[in-house]
Amino acid sequence: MRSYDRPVTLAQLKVFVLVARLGSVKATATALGVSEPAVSQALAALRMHLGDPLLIKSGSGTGSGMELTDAGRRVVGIASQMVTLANEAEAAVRHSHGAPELLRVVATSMIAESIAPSLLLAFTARAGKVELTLGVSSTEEIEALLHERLADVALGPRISSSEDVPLDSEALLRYRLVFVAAPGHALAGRVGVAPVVLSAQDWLVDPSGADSASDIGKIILRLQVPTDRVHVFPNAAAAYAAAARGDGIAPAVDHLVATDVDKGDLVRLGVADTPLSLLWHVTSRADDRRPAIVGRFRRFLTTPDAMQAMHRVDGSVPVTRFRPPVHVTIWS
Amino acid sequence: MRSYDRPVTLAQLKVFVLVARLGSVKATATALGVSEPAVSQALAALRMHLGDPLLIKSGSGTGSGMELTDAGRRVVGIASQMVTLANEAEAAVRHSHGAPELLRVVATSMIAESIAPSLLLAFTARAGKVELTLGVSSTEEIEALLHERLADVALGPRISSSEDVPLDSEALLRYRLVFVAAPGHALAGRVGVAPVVLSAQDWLVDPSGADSASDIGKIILRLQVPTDRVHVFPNAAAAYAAAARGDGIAPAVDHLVATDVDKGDLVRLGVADTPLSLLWHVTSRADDRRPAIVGRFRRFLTTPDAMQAMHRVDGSVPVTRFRPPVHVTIWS
DNA sequence: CGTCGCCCTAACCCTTCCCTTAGGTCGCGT
DNA sequence: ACGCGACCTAAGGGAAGGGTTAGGGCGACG
Repeated sequence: MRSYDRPVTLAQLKVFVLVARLGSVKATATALGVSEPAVSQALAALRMHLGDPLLIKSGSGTGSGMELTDAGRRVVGIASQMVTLANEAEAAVRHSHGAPELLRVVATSMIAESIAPSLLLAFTARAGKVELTLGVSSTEEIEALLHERLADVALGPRISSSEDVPLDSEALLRYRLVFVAAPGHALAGRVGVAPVVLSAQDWLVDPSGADSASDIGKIILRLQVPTDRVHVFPNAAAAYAAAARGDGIAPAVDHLVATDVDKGDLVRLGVADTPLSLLWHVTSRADDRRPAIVGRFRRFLTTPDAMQAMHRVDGSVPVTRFRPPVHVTIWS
Repeated sequence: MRSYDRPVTLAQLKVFVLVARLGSVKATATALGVSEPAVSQALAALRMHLGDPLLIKSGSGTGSGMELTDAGRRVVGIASQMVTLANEAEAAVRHSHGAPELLRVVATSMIAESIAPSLLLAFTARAGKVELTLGVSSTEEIEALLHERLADVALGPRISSSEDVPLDSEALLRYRLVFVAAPGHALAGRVGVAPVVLSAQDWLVDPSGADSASDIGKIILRLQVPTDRVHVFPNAAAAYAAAARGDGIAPAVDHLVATDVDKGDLVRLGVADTPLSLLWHVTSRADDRRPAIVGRFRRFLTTPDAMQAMHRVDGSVPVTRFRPPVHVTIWS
């Protein structure tokens, strides 16, 4: 004796999206080549399941149409994505025969912005036909993405192996974390600055500063900086630029700001235990059955080519190869 | 006489994702509380529909498991997103009663990085309980997103009204586009530089430079710069930094690089018709039935508060309000 | 006030999903 | 060689999706 939970159907979502787009049930029916009650019924099923009208008539009468409700506005984007993803899935399978191998890389925002573009570009140049996807995600989610086989390789902090899924985490690059500010900053030139002083400053961070599990996020947390003194920038380069303008202190990867320091736009602060020597790691599942491309990528990371790519400060990519990194959220 | 194309079912995808995650049909069955053939059959249906095994046994026998095929690796991420989106849709509806109003903003990469954060922050501070989403998209896709009611407001270039869906596009901010380079650049100080000279330079652009419909993309196109001389950076700030290092020429928004120019890190180039005076526009559907929040937002844009927010070079937001912008692709 | 356009509901049918139980195949370990 | 674990296949049945035709509000317009 089972309780049947009626699932939302993709056909229903398709209908809903089309009605929202065309603003009319009738137009949707003719567009789909079905009768008009069929569309109406699909809508009714979805409405009942979700418990919201989703679309309501906007002034009945000749020339009237359907208008999204507040809940409908939230759903239509989601539904539209689902419909497209369904098509994508078929296309992915259809084109996977004889297609280049797929390597799904996920990284923290700092890495995705700095070393990942040139690193992945160098790998494609060497490895030949490979399809690469680069995702940006928080540290916590990276672990889950690996566990759930939604990503093949992660670039970021060290990720500990959990009980049932062994992970293979290996040091990738040693970097030095420093605190930088404008030369005219109040703390510039001082040595042995105490944490209590630091916590009273304005902090300029990239998105990983809002990720309490990242290296920078942990430091912000440890210093007990009040949240209203933490300013998040869309990217690390913008945070450094703000620091150069004297807006506050920015935690920075040393070799990425070296030229700015040399030019005198930024100075390193004499905080007690800086520069912190930290490690970026590369992590993947430790299964011996993992795809062959993962092994090739990890071997590539040990080559001089890879080292050179990671130390290039310039993180640019030719326009023909450019694809924007995608923000990945955890898909449960 | 209809041909029944059997659709992929969400239940099937749910099963597939779970099997991929757990690596076992049996474990999935117990996890879902159903019999083990039920899982196997759902898998079989999906396999037949997609024409790929998706998962194959990795060494039959005691303790064996299921392993993703190459096509399966491509599909599992997509399928996982679909399953989660389905849950999200229900949650969205459930929480939409008494929830704050929703305003879906989409912008080009340049705007999303520079003025959008502080602008939207200022709006929330004034408008009270509003839920804001910020998407990044190419110019072409922005138009479609508005037409299809997947976004409420667009910030970017002017978008012309199409035949059946009237759009209301209005000037938002006049800005001056200049070309900048390092002070030591070969073209620095020269006046009236000819286009043919420009096309032989290295160009450092943000993602919108790869969007041939954006202001910057059109310029790159008009100058007929060979593609191997166009270098795309993850964000505009990184492109400016590279220009300051002397790597090439960057098209830039004048008031965003003003401080760098004042400091002498960058110089404006004396190209014939620069500074180009261009406009950013705000666009939304012209329906009088559009959500009330859209009108409120557009009225806000005319206030001094909004003007001030847009001219702040610093594009930071408090950590408590931070949410990363999402890259939006066209959902057909 | 009738008519028209639009959306919804009702009744009915066929197809598909998705569950069950029962039996088959394959490879490993003892 | 046998059992065993794990996956697959076969057959049956209840629930629901998705299609159709027929008919009922409702507001706008002549």
